[in-house]
Amino acid sequence: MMDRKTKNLFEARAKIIKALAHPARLFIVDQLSHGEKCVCELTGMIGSDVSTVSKHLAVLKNSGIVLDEKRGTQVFYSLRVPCVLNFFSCVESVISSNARDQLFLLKD
Amino acid sequence: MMDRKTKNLFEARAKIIKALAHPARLFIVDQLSHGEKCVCELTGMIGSDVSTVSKHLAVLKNSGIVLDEKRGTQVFYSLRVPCVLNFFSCVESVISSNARDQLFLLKD
DNA sequence: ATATTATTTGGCTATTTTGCCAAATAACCA
DNA sequence: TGGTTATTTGGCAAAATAGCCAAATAATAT
Repeated sequence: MMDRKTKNLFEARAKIIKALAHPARLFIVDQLSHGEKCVCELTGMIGSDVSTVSKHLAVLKNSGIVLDEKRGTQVFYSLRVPCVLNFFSCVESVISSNARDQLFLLKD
Repeated sequence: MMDRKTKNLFEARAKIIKALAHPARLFIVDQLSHGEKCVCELTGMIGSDVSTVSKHLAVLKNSGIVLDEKRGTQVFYSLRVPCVLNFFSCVESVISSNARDQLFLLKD
C-alpha cells in the first residue's frame, strides 16, 4: 500500500493540477502567456463577475502558478512558472486522439 | 468577450485536465507509465474501495487518457496518451519553486 | 448448474467547487 | 475630505465530485 510520503506527494501534485482544471483558469493562463494582465482586462475577456475572476486568480496564485503585482489601483497577474503552457500541447493531443477515434467509429 | 468556439475549446481542455486532478488518478497514471495494470493491482496500491478505484479509472478512460482491455476476468488499463507524464516535471517545478519561496521567507 | 473472482453500476451522503451579490478595502483624484 | 475605480472578501445557494456499500454483471472453474 502507498505510504504516507507517497500519498503526500501525489496530493501536492494534484493540488497544482486542480488549480488548472477549470476553463476560466486555463484561459487566464493562456492569456498570461502573452504577457501580464490586470483583473479588469481578464474579466472583460471571460465575462463572469469580477469577484469570480478574482477568486480564480486567487486559486492560481495560491498554487504558485501566477504572480501578482499591485500598481496603483490595479493588480497585474503574470505567469510564475511558464512550463504550465506545455500542458496545452499534450491536452491537445488527447483531444485530437479522441476525435480520431470518434471518426474511426463512424467509418463505412 | 470570449466567443463560443473559444469557450468550447477551453472547456474541452479543462475536461482532460480535470480528469488528472486527483491524487489517486495521478497515482494511477504514474503506475501505468511502468506498464499496464489490472484494477485489482491498482486497488491494492491505492487502498480505497475497488468501486472507488473503478470509478477513477472510468474518469480517466472517459477523457481518453487510458485504455482498457478485458482479459479473462480481469481488466487491464494502460496509458493511451503517454505525454501526460510530461505534466509531472512541470508540476514538480511548481512545487519546488513554491518551496524555494517558503525558504526565502524564513531567511535570517 | 453453482460457486468464485474481478469489475462495474446504482444509490446515497458528505465534501468541495462554483459563481453571484453585497460589502469591505485600497489607491487615486478632484 | 469625499468620490471614483479596481480588487478582494464573506456569505450563500446550486452544482459537481468523492467514496462507501450493496447489488449487478462477466468470466471462469468446480
